[in-house]
Amino acid sequence: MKPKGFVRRTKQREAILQVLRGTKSHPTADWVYQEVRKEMPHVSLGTIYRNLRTLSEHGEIQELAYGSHHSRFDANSESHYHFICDSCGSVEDLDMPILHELEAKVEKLGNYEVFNHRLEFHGNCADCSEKESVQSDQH
Amino acid sequence: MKPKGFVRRTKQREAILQVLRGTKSHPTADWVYQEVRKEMPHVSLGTIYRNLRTLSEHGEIQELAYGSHHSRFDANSESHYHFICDSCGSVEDLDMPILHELEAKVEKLGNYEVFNHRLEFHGNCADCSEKESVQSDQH
DNA sequence: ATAAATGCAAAGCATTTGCAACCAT
DNA sequence: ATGGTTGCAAATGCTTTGCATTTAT
Repeated sequence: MKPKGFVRRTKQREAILQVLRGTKSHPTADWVYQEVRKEMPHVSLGTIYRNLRTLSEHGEIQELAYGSHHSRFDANSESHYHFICDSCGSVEDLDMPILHELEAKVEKLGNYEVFNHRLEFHGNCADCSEKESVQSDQH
Repeated sequence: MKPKGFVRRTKQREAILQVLRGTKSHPTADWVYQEVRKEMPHVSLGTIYRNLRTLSEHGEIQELAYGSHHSRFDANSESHYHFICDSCGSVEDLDMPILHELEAKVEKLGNYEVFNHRLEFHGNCADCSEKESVQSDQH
């Protein structure tokens, strides 16, 4: 029996992977689209998006989410770290010291001027990890 | 002479700040909108967005950008950190070890299950910091 | 043969913006 | 009086999706 959610090897998907592997520039979906289009003029942007999603869900590539499609706002403007629950989406402040020394370390890695950094932890919050353990009890 | 970009104190802006200061939940713009609307039914969503931006530009609040309004993709699916140039938007991989021990630290802070973390550094890349120093030479 | 993947175009949705009226300074 | 700010509505821009068709297995 074939596994459900089997992933086919299509020329569009191969082309996308090849474009991505051929650059160090962490491109946007649209840039990938333009590149793939050079070899495959009829490829559609929808296909690019669908494949980028599939590939990152399968751990073959990594998505770096930027921008602000659903920003959240924090009245505490002091620098601090956050915990994000991947299950329910809640965001909590973390009471831990800022690792200023990391910025100096990064500046030594290259010719960077580092102004600040963002550190956030992902996982399950107290509520959600409790719910999951209850669910597995019910088996 | 009044400073350019002077920020007025309007009742809309005050209401937004008050809503934000009255919660620990890191709300979305729309949640803020719904809350402010309870006291000020004619406030517009545009005003909420404009003020949230102004306030965070002035360092009174903090914006936490989530989602994927312009995602970037990385063929390197191994966990690694990034440097983002705030001036030109370029993204570079950083060659530094993953700080796994931080996740254990966070788990001790509360009842969290931490699966992974995201750490990125912001500043000026080599090119952009060079351009800026050239500009200031021209004064 | 079958279900995954595609191209195309339309829809979704958070966010931004143009503009005339308004109001804090 | 001045120009920052507002409400309203239309627009923007990245991303997603419905559907008929194609294609990898």
